Amino acid sequence: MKRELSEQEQWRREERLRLKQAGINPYAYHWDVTALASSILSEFDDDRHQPTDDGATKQPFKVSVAGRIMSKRIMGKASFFHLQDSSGQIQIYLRRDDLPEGFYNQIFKKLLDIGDIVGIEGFVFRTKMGEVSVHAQRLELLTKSLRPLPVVKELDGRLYNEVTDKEFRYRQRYADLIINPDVRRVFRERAKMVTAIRRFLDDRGYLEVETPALQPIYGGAAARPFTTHHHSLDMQLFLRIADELYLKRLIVGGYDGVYEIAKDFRNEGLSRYHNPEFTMLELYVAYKDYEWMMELVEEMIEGVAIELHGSTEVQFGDTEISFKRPWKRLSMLEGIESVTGFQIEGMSRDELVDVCEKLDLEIQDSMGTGKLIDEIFGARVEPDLIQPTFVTDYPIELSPLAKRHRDNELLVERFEVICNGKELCNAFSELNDPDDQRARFEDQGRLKADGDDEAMLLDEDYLRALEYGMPPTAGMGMGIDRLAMLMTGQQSIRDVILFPLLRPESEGTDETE
RNA sequence: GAUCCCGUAGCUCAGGUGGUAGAGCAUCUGACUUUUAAUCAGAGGGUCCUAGGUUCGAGUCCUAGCGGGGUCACCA
Repeated sequence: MKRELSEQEQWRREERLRLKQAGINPYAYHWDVTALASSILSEFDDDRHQPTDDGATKQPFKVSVAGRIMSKRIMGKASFFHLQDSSGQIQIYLRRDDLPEGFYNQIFKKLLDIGDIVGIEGFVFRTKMGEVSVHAQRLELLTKSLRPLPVVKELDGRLYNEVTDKEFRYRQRYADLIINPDVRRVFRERAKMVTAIRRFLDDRGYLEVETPALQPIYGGAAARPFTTHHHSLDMQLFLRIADELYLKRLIVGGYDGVYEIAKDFRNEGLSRYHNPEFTMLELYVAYKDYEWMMELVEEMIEGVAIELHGSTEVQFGDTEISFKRPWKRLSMLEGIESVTGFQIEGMSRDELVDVCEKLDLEIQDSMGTGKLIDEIFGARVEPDLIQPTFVTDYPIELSPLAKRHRDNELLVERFEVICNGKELCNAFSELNDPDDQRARFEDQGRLKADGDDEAMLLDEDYLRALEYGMPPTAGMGMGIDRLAMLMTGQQSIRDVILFPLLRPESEGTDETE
């Protein structure tokens, strides 16, 4: 089944044929690049490089560049176009008489288009209009583009015919990246951010490890998993929802600090803040507790902000977020009291239900005291926490893997970092008493039996590991995508994931070639 | 899952109360040897998301569906 080609696509195929007939391979093998657009712009020096009227130069600035033709301005026997490479754009100046006989009129003007990838050799100069450009002495087609590229024009920083169709941008990210420099910036910054985090952790001697993504028992978070099947073992497997239980096995094994930056998979709805596969950093450090972990997290994220922005202050939409240490700390119960006025510590379930009703919150019969407290906090307190804030000391029912609070047995030693009203980080002093852990798993089992499909499974092997003895340990998980949103100023998680999940395209459109 | 908005040329979009489609850019032909949203003259290009329905007649109205976006729910 063939898609019908548009007029422009037919033209481009025709041009490709004519190029072949002229002895030009529309898919060349290589090109030696000696300069990037951005380096040419920064290194050009008018005094040394600019030719005088008679063509002489103190020191010719010869370059060989390669990239995509992004515009074309033909003016008779001379032309200008912009070439885009990985670093940006540079203008190319082309004259008929500088090129082999017939090349300019027959090949360049007729058979090359916006979107084609070419190699250019020439010298750098500044035009009358003041733009640093490459005066081409040789031009070679490297790849013919058969599909017309949306043409985005720009004047004084304003974009014209900008492609705003999100569906186009997400489905054809390759085209989005070509035409939208800001998208390229976002993913560069994301990579830089991850590199900075990795270096921070490596410098402290923590070991980067890899743990299974295919797990016979999923664990480490409360979420619905994706299920799959291994044929030769005839075994049901789950895609991991977290790395936690494997990483803590490694602390049992004797490493002092381990971390993993990996994809987790959760079978949940999609939103600006949720993609079914997302990237998580998890870190576990022996002999430490959650207080210590708070300091590490602030230091790490403050460092990332400085590395990316040269400042602890980061603009996000209309608000400025300050990652400057130390961050505000607020216990969950304090937060609820200060916002709602209710002092809920020690309240029975019925009393909490009463509070929820007074606060006009929707609740379900299945919610226990922990869930009710979480509901109040999530609805009334969390959305207003814009600046990064450590929310500490959660109800024990919500945290089956966290250690009981040293001063209050109804709570656990746990914190979340809330920033811009969203969870960014979750951490605790890790529960390492295998009997307590078993009891917590069993509580989860009861929730599961009552229909909570996010309750955790009992993991016997993990309990076996704890029985060997796990040192006191601080653990932390951080959503890399959400941090990337904050650090790059994106309002949707889809704008920091190169290929976000979308429904398949309907039949008959496009990819059925 | 609920609800609202959107889906017209390769791209961005316009098409009051229904009369089988327009602009700019891109494309094609021509002019132009320092232009830059290049300019000038001419030309071609559309299953108006899909399927039904109402109507003499539907891009426009109705129903259902598909896809995208927003909000809510879900999501420790």
